[in-house]
Amino acid sequence: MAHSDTVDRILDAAEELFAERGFSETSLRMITSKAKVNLAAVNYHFGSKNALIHAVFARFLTPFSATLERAFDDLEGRCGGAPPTLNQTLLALTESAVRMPQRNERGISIFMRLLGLAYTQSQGHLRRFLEEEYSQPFGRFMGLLKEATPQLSAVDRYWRIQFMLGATAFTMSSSDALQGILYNKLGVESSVEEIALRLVPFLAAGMRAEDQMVMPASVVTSPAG
Amino acid sequence: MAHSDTVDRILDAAEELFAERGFSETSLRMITSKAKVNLAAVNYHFGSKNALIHAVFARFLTPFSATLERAFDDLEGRCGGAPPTLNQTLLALTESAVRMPQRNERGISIFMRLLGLAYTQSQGHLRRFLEEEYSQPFGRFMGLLKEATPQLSAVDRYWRIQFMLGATAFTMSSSDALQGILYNKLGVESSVEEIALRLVPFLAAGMRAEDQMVMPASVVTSPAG
DNA sequence: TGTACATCAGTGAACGCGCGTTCACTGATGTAC
DNA sequence: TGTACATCAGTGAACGCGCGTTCACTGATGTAC
Repeated sequence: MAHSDTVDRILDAAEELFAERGFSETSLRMITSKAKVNLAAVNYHFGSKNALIHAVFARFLTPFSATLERAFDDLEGRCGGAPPTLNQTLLALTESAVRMPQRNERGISIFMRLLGLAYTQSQGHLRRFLEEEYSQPFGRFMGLLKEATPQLSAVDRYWRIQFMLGATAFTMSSSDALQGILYNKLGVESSVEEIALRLVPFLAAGMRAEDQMVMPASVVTSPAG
Repeated sequence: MAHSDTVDRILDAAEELFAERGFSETSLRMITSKAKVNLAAVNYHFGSKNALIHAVFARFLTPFSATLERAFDDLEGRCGGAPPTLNQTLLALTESAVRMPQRNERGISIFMRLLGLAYTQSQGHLRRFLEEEYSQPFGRFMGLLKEATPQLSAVDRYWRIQFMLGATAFTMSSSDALQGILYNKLGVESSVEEIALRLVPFLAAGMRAEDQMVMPASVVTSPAG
């Protein structure tokens, strides 16, 4: 898979179309006609549609995970041995995402949307690919979260991390649509950067919530099974 | 579309397969063979695959929205004029979902998963259908949220509601997988009811977060475009 | 009570279509001697 | 410098397949007279 103009044009077109429509709703014919490239070129350069999906993710995730590792190194250096706080950890992640060098002004929105799709549309092969390739920075982020929330039980922490991932993945993967709705309703313009920074206090507060669950008797005593 | 055994069998099979695999990854041949029914029966009874998707949603959303309206009536009655609190509002929603009479023990998980898919896979026709049919209870829920969070600006409230919906839709739509991962990691069994009740304090704390956004200068001054 | 007709759930087979993939081929460039 | 061969990006056309949908048909039940 040596680099040629054709390879980049295919990756650019695929990235945009996947972000707009999802993976299975985007055909190779759409991609190659947008890229102004022969239909057979995808299989020639990448081997299969699934391999093209992996290549699209690798192109932005590989530099992103390097940026993120550096941000975590930097944060741990600044904290000098003490564990970084929850807000610091979340901000390091957010800033890394927002500051990633982008190919164009829509880059960050596409990047976020693809991450969201990876989580919600994951088709087995993609989940496996991402786990194999990027478990290192992901595991490090999880470790930092654990150190930043020592008051939580492992089970509480697990579920709250899922809630955080969900809020982020969902909002970011629909960010264009949600910005449009907000503009129609309130006439307010917004940016992906702004959404990302609004997420941080929301997520941090959720992680720190002290409320005990109120378990209504009806729920405890009447499981459906 | 008069009711016959065939109609119910198709709806049961479609509901389960949609929840497992999503809409476009589930073919009519899968549905009709699982339902032990002729392929042409779907188009005979429902008219099209899209109309079948609508019927699957209507079958559980119509009774759910009735239950929800009653729960809100009840809550407003108990509060006697004062606006219900955020926790009360979220609990009314959660309890309505959890207490919905289910066809079988997996019912609630399927119900949640379909709601999550409706949000994340929405294909235009489904979004339009849901907006037309169920805007009333949805709008009422939004109104209650507004009264319960008078301290938030309209823009803050808008984004935080999206974060809540995202955390809920995402977690619920992957609840089976997430419960499995938790069991493998920590040996802990869990239920959809429990997840739903863990969500409430997380979301309520996020909605109430007072932190101001920390806008790093680098982000404010270096938009990509 | 008997006959003719209408209605309707359900069926088997085929339709056309778009899909990812494959294959034989071209033409430009590089390399060996 | 010239010739023969190898490599490789790219192409045009076709492949087989599974998809949603359609259509002519069956057979049971209900209704009118």
